[in-house]
Amino acid sequence: MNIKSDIVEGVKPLAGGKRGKQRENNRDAILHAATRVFGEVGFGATTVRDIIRRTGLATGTFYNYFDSKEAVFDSLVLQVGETLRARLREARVKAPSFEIFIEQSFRAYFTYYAEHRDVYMMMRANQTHNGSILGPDSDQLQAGMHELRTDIEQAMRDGVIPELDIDFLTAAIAGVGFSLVEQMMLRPTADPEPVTQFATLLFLHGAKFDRNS
Amino acid sequence: MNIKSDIVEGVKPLAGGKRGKQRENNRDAILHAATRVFGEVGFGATTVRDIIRRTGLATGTFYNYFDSKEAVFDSLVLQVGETLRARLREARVKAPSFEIFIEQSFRAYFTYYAEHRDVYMMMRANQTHNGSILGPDSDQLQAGMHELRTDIEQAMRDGVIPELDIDFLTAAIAGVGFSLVEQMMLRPTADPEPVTQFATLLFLHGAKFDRNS
Amino acid sequence: MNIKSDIVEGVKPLAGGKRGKQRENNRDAILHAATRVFGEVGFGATTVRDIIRRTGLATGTFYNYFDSKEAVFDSLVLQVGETLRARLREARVKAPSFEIFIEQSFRAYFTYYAEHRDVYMMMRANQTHNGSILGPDSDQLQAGMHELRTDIEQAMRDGVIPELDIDFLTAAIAGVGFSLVEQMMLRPTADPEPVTQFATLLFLHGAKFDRNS
Amino acid sequence: MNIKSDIVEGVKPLAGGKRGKQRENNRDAILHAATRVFGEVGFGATTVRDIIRRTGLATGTFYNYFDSKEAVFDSLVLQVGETLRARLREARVKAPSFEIFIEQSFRAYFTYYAEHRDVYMMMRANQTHNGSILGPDSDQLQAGMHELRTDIEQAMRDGVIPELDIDFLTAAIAGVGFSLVEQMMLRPTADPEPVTQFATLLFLHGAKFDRNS
DNA sequence: CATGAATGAGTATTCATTCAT
DNA sequence: CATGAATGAATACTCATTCAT
Repeated sequence: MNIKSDIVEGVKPLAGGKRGKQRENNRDAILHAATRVFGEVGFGATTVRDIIRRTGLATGTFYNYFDSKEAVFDSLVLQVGETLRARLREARVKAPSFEIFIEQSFRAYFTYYAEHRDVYMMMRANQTHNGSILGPDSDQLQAGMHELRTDIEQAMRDGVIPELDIDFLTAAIAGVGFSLVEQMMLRPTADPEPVTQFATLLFLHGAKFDRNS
Repeated sequence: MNIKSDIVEGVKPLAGGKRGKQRENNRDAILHAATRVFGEVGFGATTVRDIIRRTGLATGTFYNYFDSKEAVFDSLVLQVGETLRARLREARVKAPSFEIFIEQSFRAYFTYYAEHRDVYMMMRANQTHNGSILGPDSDQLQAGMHELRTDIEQAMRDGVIPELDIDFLTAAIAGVGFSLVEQMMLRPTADPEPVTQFATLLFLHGAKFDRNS
Repeated sequence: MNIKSDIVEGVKPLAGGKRGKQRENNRDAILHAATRVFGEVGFGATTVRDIIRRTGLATGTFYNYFDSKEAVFDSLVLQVGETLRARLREARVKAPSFEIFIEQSFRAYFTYYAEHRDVYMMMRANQTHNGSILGPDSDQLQAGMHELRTDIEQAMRDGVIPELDIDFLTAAIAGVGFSLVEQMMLRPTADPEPVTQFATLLFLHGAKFDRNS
Repeated sequence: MNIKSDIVEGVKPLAGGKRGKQRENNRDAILHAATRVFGEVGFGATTVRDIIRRTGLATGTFYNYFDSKEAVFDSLVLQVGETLRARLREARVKAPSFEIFIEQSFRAYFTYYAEHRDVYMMMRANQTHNGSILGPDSDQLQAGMHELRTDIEQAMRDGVIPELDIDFLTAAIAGVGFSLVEQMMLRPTADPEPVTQFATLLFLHGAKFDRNS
């Protein structure tokens, strides 16, 4: 993977723009470049110079926007985590039945990544880096899992699903979601629908389900 | 996590023992120490000195057994992958039905990790490091997935399960497996049975299954 | 020592005041802030941002008044050196005897620092930084030493003191002066009299002098 | 001052020496080079590369012997401080009178630096760097001053010198010592005797003393 | 084979200074 | 003049790997 030869995305002097606008541009350029570098080589192997090189900015400029390499990463993960969780909350909040609750959740999740392949690549490559949204110990994942769990508990109390082990069920849903995004991404066009349908039917009827049922 | 203060596990001088035996000892000591260090801090953050320090050997000795840090890691992953795949093959080969095939597979998988917590910690901490058995691109995972897939295809051809998307199903099984090991490990004693039952029922009947059915 | 949290001393916008007055204000604010920062952390560890932060001005403004960090330092040292030498000259010029000459010199020196603790702190912390008034190679010190030396030579020619090694005597006077300011500053209130008396008697009679003699 | 073009002093491979011997050589080479670089440009401006370049060793080798730039400096200062204090103690311990006590102290002090010009250069250039033997806050200086002070107190109790301000007297002796080393070093050959005589007479009789008295 | 000192390329971060606004 | 974002050279320190003993 040749990082060095990549095309510059930042805008440097841009003499003529407003100050504030330039600041936004640079910050975004750094975040964007970072997303991609982290996705390509992982947090550990990423150097600040890799990131900044893609923006066309100077080394020092990086530190005008972020305190450290860790800080950009955290910022990225936080943003992704909150966006994704917001989408999931929204998707679930109006679900009239457990079936639809499950379906809407998977759809929101798959759709988000289908729309942000670079973010997915980054998350996938950094599942286990401390703080990653998908790493088992990250705050964002904990929060997302907790929200999911709460909703499932409610469904159990309402009697719409049997009283299963709540931790196992929550974990299984997350596990299936994660493994199916990968499959979705492997296809020529990332279409959320097939995986959404598959995951939903799996959780409702198991692998022995019949498409026509 | 204080790496430095750990107890030495290797056998140092012992000059005078049978050479061949000594070689095995040192090689194993390195592999063992590496498993744990990789599990504690991840491949990227692991230094060769961290590993060798735990063996009581000298730095240079490391390179008498392995070409590089990468090489120990690959060796470890290869060994784990092959062991695990062998167990899975064995578990499945005599399955008389799809139900039992699924159950036996999960049981073998969960049992292996229940017996090798340190290996699991290492795998979990390095899912995405290039070459990891669990990373989506690793040879071992590819091989394991392929074997699973082949068996599922057979089941479909035999009509024991509906004609679902084979890639999706394979991925879902792996995803659930992985997410449930984590749950198993979180419990005071790592018992493969509860998770095996849960996963099996999930794949046979979905989340709406009834324990008594 | 927390530099960052210090109170701002400069006058910032005040746009609309007389320009010339503002210029003076800013320049003085920078000099004042610099004196204190140099005294607290030393020239080497002082950053231009440390200085400017205390003035409430913007980074770039610093360079409207001084060419470099070195330049403020030199400016400060020059100012201190000239003030101090002027005081010393004044003190000596009317000395009717060697006794009084010595006493007046010490008094002027000690009094100056007693009145400008921040300046002393700065000098003390930067004795050896190139250019410091107190560093052995600085122009200001050279000049001060030369003036002292000239007066002592005169005293020798006049026969009021024995023909001692003139360099040694000059150096000794300076050395005692410097080491006694430190003592003066260590006391709760910086009183020039006790050290002046001590230094004077030492040079007139040696350590075996009797206070009542 | 051109640091870069300096002659290499370290011995690199020296294949054929004993291991331990080589270790000593390298450590000493680093200490020696550091003494000189610190003396030439001061601690702050000294870079580890400046030091290591003079030894002919590799960058990393520095860190096999010292933890940091600070550590070499501290090590140097500690060694100088202890050596110097030991010499001073030895010089004083057998002094039969205050006159001889003073004379012996000065002689020991001046002699030490006359014999170690590079050490003096380093001390002089780093008087105020934290930890310096000569910096007012350093442990070594504190210790040296304390020892001197204790002996002077004894002399006062014994009635050999008048009851002067002990802090002032101690400081004055140190100040004269320091300013006279500088004078000694400025002469073509660093001869401890003239300055010793001068300093002794000054403290015994003041500047008005008569050489023949 | 074992040892462990030596190597030196590689990286995050700082900071004096510039310059467009 | 004031502003403060941009610049990029510079530096301490790490660590995988080598190799003389």
